[in-house]
Amino acid sequence: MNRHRTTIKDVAEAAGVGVATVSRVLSGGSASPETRERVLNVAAQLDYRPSALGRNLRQRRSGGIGLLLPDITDTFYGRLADGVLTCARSAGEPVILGATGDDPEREAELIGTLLEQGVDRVIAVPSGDGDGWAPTLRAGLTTVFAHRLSPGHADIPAVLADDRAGIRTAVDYLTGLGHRRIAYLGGPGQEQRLSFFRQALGPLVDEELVVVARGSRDSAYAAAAGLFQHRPDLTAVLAGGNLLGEAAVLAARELDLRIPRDLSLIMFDDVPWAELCSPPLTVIVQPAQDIGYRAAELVLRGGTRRPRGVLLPTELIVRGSCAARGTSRSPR
Amino acid sequence: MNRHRTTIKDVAEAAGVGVATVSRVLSGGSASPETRERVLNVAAQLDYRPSALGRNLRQRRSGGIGLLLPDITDTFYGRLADGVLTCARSAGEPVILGATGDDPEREAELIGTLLEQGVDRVIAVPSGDGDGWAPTLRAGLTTVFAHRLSPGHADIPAVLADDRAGIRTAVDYLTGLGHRRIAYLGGPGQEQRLSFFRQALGPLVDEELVVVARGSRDSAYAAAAGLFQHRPDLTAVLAGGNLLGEAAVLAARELDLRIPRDLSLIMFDDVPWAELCSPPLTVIVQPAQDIGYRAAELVLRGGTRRPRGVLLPTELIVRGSCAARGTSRSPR
DNA sequence: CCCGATATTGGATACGTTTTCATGCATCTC
DNA sequence: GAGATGCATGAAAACGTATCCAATATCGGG
Repeated sequence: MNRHRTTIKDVAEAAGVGVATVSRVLSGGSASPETRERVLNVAAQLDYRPSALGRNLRQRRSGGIGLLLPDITDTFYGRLADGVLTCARSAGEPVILGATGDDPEREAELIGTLLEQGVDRVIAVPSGDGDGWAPTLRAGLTTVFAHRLSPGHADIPAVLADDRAGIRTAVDYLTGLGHRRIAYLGGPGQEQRLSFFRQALGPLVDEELVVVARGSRDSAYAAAAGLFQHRPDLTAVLAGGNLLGEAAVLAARELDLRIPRDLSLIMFDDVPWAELCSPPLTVIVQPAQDIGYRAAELVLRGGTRRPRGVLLPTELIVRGSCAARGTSRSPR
Repeated sequence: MNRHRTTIKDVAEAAGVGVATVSRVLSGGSASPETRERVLNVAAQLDYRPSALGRNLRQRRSGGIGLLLPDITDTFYGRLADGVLTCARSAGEPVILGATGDDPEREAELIGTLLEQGVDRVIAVPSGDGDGWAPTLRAGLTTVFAHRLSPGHADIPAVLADDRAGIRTAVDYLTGLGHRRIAYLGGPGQEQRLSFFRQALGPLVDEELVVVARGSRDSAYAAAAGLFQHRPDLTAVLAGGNLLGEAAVLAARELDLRIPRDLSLIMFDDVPWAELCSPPLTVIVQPAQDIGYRAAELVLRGGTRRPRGVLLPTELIVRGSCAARGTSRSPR
């Protein structure tokens, strides 16, 4: 028995050529048709697979692309990851996954691991205020942001959903239904969205109705419950993510607020259960999978600095969680 | 400016020692206290990070652990992945993620990529009948199965939820409520569960009420709808996964079957929306995250062949999706 | 005080690949 | 026909690390 992965040297020997020639043939370099065929045959027969280890060391970079997400448990990020995987697979590139928990420190740590591994391409949903990214970029790795962009780094290509339009149509829809006191329930890293919200709401904006939770479910629930208790006069809420939406539904139920009679709800991100909920939730669809796929495309193209980013359309799907305000809220 | 990652050689030079010594110090070998400190200082000052590329090539294996899941979009697998990530992070090991789509061919392809990368440790939810795993194991990589085991490979350690007990309590609960015609709605790779189901049901088993869907949502829905239409006499259904449960709820709603009045439903796997559903779903909890974490532990320990596997407890959470059968089903 | 044992150290090698460079050969140009 | 040009090819040099091995220094016992 042979405890020995077949190497390029074996192939060269068996084919009666030099290793350089084998390497060239296998990576599409120039070679005479006859030698090419011979090498290819021998390689196939020996079931030779070039070792990424050797190649990586030589080129001082491991192939593969790093994927940094706040929370792989969140279906939105799950779908985003799926998009990345799909694209990466078609390029034969492995994907290294890391969960940042929206914590810049953990994010930095993960980036460190990636660099150590020689990964030089990264797709990330940046957490924190983005200070941590400066050294990373200086280290020379191709970065694409997804879903969010980092305040300080407008120069990095980003793939985003058109939140501005999404929020605008959602807010218009709600005001059209007569709502005036509309709350926004946000998560970490949504400064962008907050400003869009304020912008869309115009003079109606009430800063007390804009709350942000940290990443966890508990935090989201606490924020929602606190909001509903503190301001019983609000009539509609826009939840900036499926976790927040979930929390809002839960909190509303707990406080005996009926949706949509007492409270209208629009949630960012269409998830399967939005339809199963009662009432079915009106949502702003974000093309999570596409975001991931496009980001992967961008990061794979890499070299060309051209594409400053991509903006993907959002869509409002009206289901049953919003009602006209005429139906007055039941007194406590 | 210096376009040059600092290498072990730089450190050695700056510390006035040989590279071998630096390597030893950094990997915990023996060295005199004074040199150790000096090297450590210099390394810290130069911000030296050993390149995984060089190390990997030298040891002919890349660190890192491969994670092969059917579908990262499925929250269950999302949570499982989260468990793996948590454990891997504490060990400083990167995780390479691949989505098999429950397709043995894609699975084999992904394994190929992993081998090429020098990955020698893999956690997988095996798809297909497991034939594809024979060559993989011969290639000498440490494998741990999670969530399912592969029919042909009882020798590979596996981390499983105690499906047998879970199904038994669920079935007992349903029969206790008076149900006699109980269906099982399964997904791919659930032969094990099917036999547990038959076993738990005993003489009541009706093969026509046992259907399996492929992995996709559409397939799940089709299977559920087909089952409900074809056998309107069934009174309870056990869904073998949250995707199947979702499909069951959807199909029931579409066919105007009220849960739980017309149809009792128990779903495998507790997901956040189970509580938001109306009625809230009675579920069998599987510790998805733990499964991942334990699997990672096992694969990291690696060498010791000792642990044949782990069986984690399941739990029945009773909510509102099951009713006693006395309430006769409304005539069509 | 000397010898053997032990601890510490650095030089050299190998890991498998890509890429540079020089060589040989054939074809082309004037 | 001689020089120039191009192509296919293989030898060799990296890439950054871990480890083998020999050499040196330190120590204890006799």
